[in-house]
Amino acid sequence: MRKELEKTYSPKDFEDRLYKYWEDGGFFKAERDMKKTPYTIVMPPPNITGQLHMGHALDCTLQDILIRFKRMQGYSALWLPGTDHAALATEAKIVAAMKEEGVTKHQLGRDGFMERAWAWNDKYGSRIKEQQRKMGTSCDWSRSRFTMDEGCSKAVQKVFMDLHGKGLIYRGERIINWCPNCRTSISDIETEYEEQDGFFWHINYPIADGSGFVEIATTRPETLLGDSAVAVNPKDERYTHLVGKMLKLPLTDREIPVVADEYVDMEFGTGCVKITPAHDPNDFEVGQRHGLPVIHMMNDDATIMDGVGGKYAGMDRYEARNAMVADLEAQGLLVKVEPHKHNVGTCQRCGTTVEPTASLQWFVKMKDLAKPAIDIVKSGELRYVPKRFENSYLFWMENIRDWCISRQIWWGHRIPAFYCQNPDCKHTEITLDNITKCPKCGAPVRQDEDTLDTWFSSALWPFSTLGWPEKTPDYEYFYPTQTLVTGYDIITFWVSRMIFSGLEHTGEKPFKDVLIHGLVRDELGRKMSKSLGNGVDPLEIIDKYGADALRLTLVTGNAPGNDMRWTETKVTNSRNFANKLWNASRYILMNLPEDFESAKLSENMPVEDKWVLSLYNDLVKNVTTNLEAYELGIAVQNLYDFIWDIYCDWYIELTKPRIAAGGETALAAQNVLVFIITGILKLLHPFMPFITEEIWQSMPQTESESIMVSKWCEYDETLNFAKEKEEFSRVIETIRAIRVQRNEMNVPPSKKVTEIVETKFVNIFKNAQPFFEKLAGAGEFSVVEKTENTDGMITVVTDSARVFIPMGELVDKDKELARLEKEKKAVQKDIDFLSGKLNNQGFLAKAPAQQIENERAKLAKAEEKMRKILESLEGLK
RNA sequence: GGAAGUUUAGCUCAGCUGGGAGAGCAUCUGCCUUACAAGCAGAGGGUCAUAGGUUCGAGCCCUAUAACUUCCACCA
Repeated sequence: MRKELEKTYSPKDFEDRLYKYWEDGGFFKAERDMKKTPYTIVMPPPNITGQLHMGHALDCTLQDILIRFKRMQGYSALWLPGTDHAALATEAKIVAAMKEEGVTKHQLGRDGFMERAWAWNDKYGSRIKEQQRKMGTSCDWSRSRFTMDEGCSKAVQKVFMDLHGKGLIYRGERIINWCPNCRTSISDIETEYEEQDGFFWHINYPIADGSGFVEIATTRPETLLGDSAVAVNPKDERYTHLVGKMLKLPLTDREIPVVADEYVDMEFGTGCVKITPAHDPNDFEVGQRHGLPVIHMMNDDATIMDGVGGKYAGMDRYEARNAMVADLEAQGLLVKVEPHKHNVGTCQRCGTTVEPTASLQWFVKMKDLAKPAIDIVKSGELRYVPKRFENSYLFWMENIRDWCISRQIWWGHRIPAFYCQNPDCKHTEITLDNITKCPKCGAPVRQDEDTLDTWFSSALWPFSTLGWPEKTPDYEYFYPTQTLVTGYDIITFWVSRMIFSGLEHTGEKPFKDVLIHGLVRDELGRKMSKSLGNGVDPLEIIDKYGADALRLTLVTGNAPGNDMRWTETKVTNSRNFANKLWNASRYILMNLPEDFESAKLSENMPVEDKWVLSLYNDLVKNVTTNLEAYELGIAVQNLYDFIWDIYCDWYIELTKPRIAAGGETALAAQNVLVFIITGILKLLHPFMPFITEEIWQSMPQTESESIMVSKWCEYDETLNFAKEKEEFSRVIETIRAIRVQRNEMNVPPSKKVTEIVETKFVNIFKNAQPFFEKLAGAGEFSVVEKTENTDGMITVVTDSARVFIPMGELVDKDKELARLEKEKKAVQKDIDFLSGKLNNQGFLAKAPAQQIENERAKLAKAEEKMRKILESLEGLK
C-alpha cells in the first residue's frame, strides 16, 4: 500500500523528518570509491559567532544543488563542512560578553581567557550547523572540521615552519594598521576607508638659522611630535636652497632636517611635507630612504607617550591635536586652517579610526607566492565563474604587498617563535617544541605572545581539512577539490590566499572552478546588516514557507556573480510552485491503479504522449547542461516552465479524458505521467530536496528508497519524436486561438459551442477531438477539408486550420470583418518582414543554411495563414 | 586616481556562442472546469539608458557619454 500524500502542501510536516532520515541513513557520507570519480566541495566555514543569515542560505543552496546533482550523476561527492574560529571577531564578542560581567582579559590571563573561548566554541560552534541542517544541506557531517582543531592547527604550524624555512616569513618593523580599540594590528584588507570631513592645518616650521619659515600642511598635526624631517620635491625650485638645512620642530626642542624626495607632490598643499616615519606608510618609506629615525609618540591605545609627548603625554590623540593646535596658534605658528575631505582608515571590526603605526610584526613575503597564483588563473587552469572576477583577483595579486599575519590577540594559533631573554644573545628560535631554554645560550626564552591572522588558517582549508600534511586516504582521493562557492566579497581575503597556499604547499591548485555569487540585498537594494536591522532571517522564512521555497527563491532568476533583491512575494511564488508540484503528484497518484509498479513506455503512444516526451527529453538536456555550466538560475527556470506550463497546464489536462475513460488508454497515459513526474522529481531534487523526496517515497518506483541516490536523467534519442512534436503543436496552437476568440466574445468556458475545423491535417485534428471538447469548449465537433456555408459563424484562423463557430445573432458581420482585417494586417507585416529578409542577397549569401531554412518555414506558415484569412474575408463579403 | 558591474514591461529580474523581446509580481477581463483559488483561461503593457560604429542582421560585439552600485589604491 502506497503512502498517500496529504491534501495540502505543508513542508513543516516532513522537512525535519526527511533530514533526519537522510542523516541517520548515512546518505551524506562520502565514500572513497575507486570506481567513481570524486567531486569535492569544501564549505566556506562560517564563524563560530555566526547565526545563519541570507548570505549563508544562498551559499548553502548553491553548493547543495551542485553536490546533490553530482552525487546523482554518479560521482563520489564530498561536501566538507566546518567552522572558523574567526580570531578577532570572536575575541571581540567574548570580551564584550565578559565586560557585562565586569571581567577583563587581563584579569583572566591568557589561560583563563582561552578556557572561556573554548567554552564559547562549544556553545556556539554547533548552533550554525543546526541551522544549516534546516536548509537541507547534504554535507558530510562526519568529516566536519574546525580551523583550530588538532589537524588544522598542525597544518598551520607546518606551513609557518615551511614558509619561515624558505625565508618567506619574516619579522620586521613595518607600518601596519593599528586598531587602538581592539589593540591589535589588522591587515590592509581589514581596513575600510571612509571619506571624512577634516582640516588642513598649515603650520610654520622655523628655519634653525633664523632665516624664516617652512610652511607645511598636514591633516594630522598631533603626529608632529614624531616628525623626523620635512621633505620637498628635488625638482621644486622654490625650496632647493632649503634642502639640507635644519628646522626647529615646534612644541619641542628638537631640530629636524629638510630632505629632498620624489614622493612629494609639488602641486599639492604647500609642497612641503612633514615626515613622520612611525605613523604614516609613505613617511616610513621616505624615512628609510633617508635614514631618518622612527620616533614613536603614541601608546597602543592612541594616547600620547610619556617622554616624547612632553606636556601632551597621556592625552588621547584627538585631545592632543586640539591642545597642540591651540599652542601653535598662541605661538603664531599656525598659518591657516582649511576644510579638507580625506579618506580615513577604520577598523572593519569595530569602526575605530586606525592608527598607522610602525611596529614589529610578522609578515609573509608575497611576491614569489603570488606569481604561480597569477599564472594559474591567466592560463585558464583555474577559472572564475563569471570570468570578470578574474580581473579584480589578478589586479590584487599583481599589486600585492606583504601580508601582516601577527595579531595581538589570544584567540588563535600562537606564533611558534621564542625569543632568548639574554640581552647578549637575543636569539629567535622558530620551533614547534615548547622550549623553555635558548638552544644557543641556554638562557630562558619567552614565546611570542601574538597569534596568527584568522585567514592564515582558512587559507589552508581545502587541504588541511582533508588531512594534510599527512597523506591521508581522504587527501589522496578528494584533493584537489572541484568547485569553490563563495561571495565576491571575500575573493581577496580568502580565495586568493587559498590559491597561493594550495599551490605552494600541495603543489596543486586547491580547486578547479570558483563559482562567485552576489549578495542578497533588502527590498530597497541595501545590504542586509545588523545596524540597519533590515536582515531577513532564513529560519523564519523556512518556518513560514519551508526550506524548499527559500532555496528556490534564492536561485530563481539569479545569474552568477549578480546581487539579488529579497522580496517576500518571491518566496510566496516559490511556495506556490511547490504546491503546484505537490498537487500534480497527488492527482497522478490518486488515479493510479493499486498494482501499478513502475512506469513503462509502450510502443504505440498517441501523438500527445510523444509530444510531451520530446519536450521532457529537451528539458533533461537543458537542465543538465545548464547545471554543468553553473547556470543554476536558467536550469531552474527550465524546470519551472516545463512543469507548470507543459506538464501541468497541458499534458495533465490532455490526459484527463483518457483517465476518465479508464482501461488500456488510461493506463498508457498513466505510464507517461509517472515516467515524466519521476524524471521531474529527480531533476528538481537538487533545488528542492525535501518535497521531491517526500513525493518520491510515495511514488510507484523501484529504483531507490531515497531520491538522493537515484540516477540522474539522461537525454534519450529514442524519446525525440520530431514529427509528433511539430504535429501536436498545431493542435495546441489552434486550441489557444479558439480560447482567445471565446474570451474576446465573452463566451464562458462552460458554454459548449459547435466547432468546425477546416484543415488539410484531417487526421491529426480528428484524433484531437477530445482535446477540443475538454480544452476549447467544443460541443459538436467536426473536421473537414472544405467548408461551404459559413454564414453566422466566426472564424478562427491559424496556419494549420480555420475553425468556424456558429454564433447566430452574436455575430456582427462588420465587427468580424474588422477583426479579420486587423489580423490580415498583422500577418502581412510578418510576411513583409520575412520576405524582405529572404530577398536580401546579403542574408542569403552569409547567413547559416539552418537560419535561412527557419525563415523560409516561417514565411510558408505566414503565407498559409494569409490564404486562410483572405478566404474568410471573401466569404464574409 | 584605477578597475569592474548595472541600466530591458509599473515593480523584481532572466535573456547561453549576434537571427523577429521573456518570466514572476502588479493591472484588466472571464471562470469554484471533480490535483491545485497557493488555482484555470485570456488581455494590455517595452525606441532593450543615450549617441555613433561593425554586420546581411545588434538587447547581445566595438567606441564615446550619462546615471547608479561595488571593489582596489590612500597625496601629506
